[in-house]
Amino acid sequence: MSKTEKRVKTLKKGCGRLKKGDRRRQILLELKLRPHVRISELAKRFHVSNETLRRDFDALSRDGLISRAHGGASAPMQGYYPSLDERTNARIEQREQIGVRAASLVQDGETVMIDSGSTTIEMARALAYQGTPCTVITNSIPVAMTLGNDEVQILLCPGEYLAPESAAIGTDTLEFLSRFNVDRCMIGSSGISDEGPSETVRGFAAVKRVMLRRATTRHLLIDSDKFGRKGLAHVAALSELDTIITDASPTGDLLTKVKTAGVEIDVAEPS
Amino acid sequence: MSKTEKRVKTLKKGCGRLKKGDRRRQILLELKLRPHVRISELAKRFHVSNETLRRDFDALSRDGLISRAHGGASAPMQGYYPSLDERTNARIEQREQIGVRAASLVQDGETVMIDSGSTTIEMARALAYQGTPCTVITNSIPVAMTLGNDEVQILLCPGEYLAPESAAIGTDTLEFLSRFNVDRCMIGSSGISDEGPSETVRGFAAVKRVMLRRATTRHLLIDSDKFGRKGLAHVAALSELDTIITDASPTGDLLTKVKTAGVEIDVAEPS
DNA sequence: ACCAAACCGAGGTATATGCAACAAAAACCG
DNA sequence: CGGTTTTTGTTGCATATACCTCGGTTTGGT
Repeated sequence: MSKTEKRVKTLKKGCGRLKKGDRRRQILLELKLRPHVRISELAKRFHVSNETLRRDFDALSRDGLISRAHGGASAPMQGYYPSLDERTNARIEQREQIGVRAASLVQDGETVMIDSGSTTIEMARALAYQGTPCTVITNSIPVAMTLGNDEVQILLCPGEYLAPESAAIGTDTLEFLSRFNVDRCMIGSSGISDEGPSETVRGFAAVKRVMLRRATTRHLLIDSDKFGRKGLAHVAALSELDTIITDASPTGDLLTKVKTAGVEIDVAEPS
Repeated sequence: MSKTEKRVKTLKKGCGRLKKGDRRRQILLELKLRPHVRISELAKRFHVSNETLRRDFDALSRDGLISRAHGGASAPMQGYYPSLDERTNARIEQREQIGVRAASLVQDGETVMIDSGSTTIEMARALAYQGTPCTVITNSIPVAMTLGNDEVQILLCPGEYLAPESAAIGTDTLEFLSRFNVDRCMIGSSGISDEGPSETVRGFAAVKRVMLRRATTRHLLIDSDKFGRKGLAHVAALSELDTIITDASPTGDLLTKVKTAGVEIDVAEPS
């Protein structure tokens, strides 16, 4: 009888029955109101079985329109790096240590440039947790969002928005950064060799270079996995760095080259 | 024995373990980046048991700082939401209609400035769904993230990052916008009266003004609830608009003033 | 009227989560 | 130093959800 009821209702409502696409639209609508909806809740509301809702959630999840969770779904984490997620899972602890160590270097009232990247996001998180009042200039959206609403004033860089990395790059970014002089800069890179840090994306290398040029003290945040790796684009020479903040000291040739260049190695302890 | 094992393990890496208050802050920070976090996920990350995380979630939930869900928690929802409230649903639908209508005006290859605000975010969603190849200049982070990853090239404005609105404002923003000439601009506002649109935040009014100045065709996206309202800061005169995209035509004095100013009224119909 | 495809619902089983009580460790304090 | 409080980990059980398969129903086309 509930079937007949439903049928009558949907017929009354208009163009045909309550189809999959119709429910899907309702689900998305609901997610705009609330960050999270539960399967059983919507099932009761639409008068369909939980299984049906589950299928809808799966379909929407495949299309990337929602983000599934146990018991329901939430709005897609907007702009959150899909490629970056895998990397994030790998070396969380090292990154966190590096981030905490780097954030502890920032003094009250300083101005800091922060690069984009997963390690610098960790650093931003640690800085927000510290609550150090300071000014941050960044081209990374996640960094800005993490530090926002706190005692930190944030200057966002202009530029062409690169969705996979959630950051702005391009000549506008470079020109904007060039207008400032800051106390510190915190950059990451996808590799470091005896020639210095390097990046896989050319646009990012230019941003990092400008940040290094405008900062009094220059820190490189990099985990020990990346020692010896060479990316496509050269960022800077070792001598253009002041400190390398990492989770384990390099060895062999890289170590001697770093020392020769007069770069301090700051090993973040699990403390 | 598993106890002893675990104890040894946590002691070993152990001094880095977070205390209750620290974990809570980390949870809130994480929720700034993602709309939903899972208990098991954070438990692994913090190296604590699921029960501990559950207690933290309960505590934060009691304080109203987060919203609990089965298996996790999400950011606190703004205002309470009777899920079956038809008025709320209707308003959301109106916004979506306005967004779809506005997005349909964008032609292939055009350059568009998009303001910050909930209605313009809806418009960005519709534009992303359409897949119209174009260039977008915006100071709104959600707009940039929504349109990213598609055929749309996005230029992000610089400026001081305003966390509550997730947008950039300030003189840097204005100066950047002034350097461009675009085909269209899409702005929202918190009210419109016979004197024109107005905003509650002064910084935003300036941004909207510059966008209007740099665009050939100027659209105002506003839902009919806001007719007659006056915000703190005046944005522009009615005559500086070309089209008002809304869900219902204004009436009475406002209607005559709008018509006198030569502004077209575009009523978005429910598709 | 028939068939094919898609959609939906029901059942069973495995897994994940929630909850409450207890035990252990750590922190706190005099 | 010892006792007390707080925090955390573990256990067992109830519940909720996920996943799979099957069969029925509707839809759409010929």
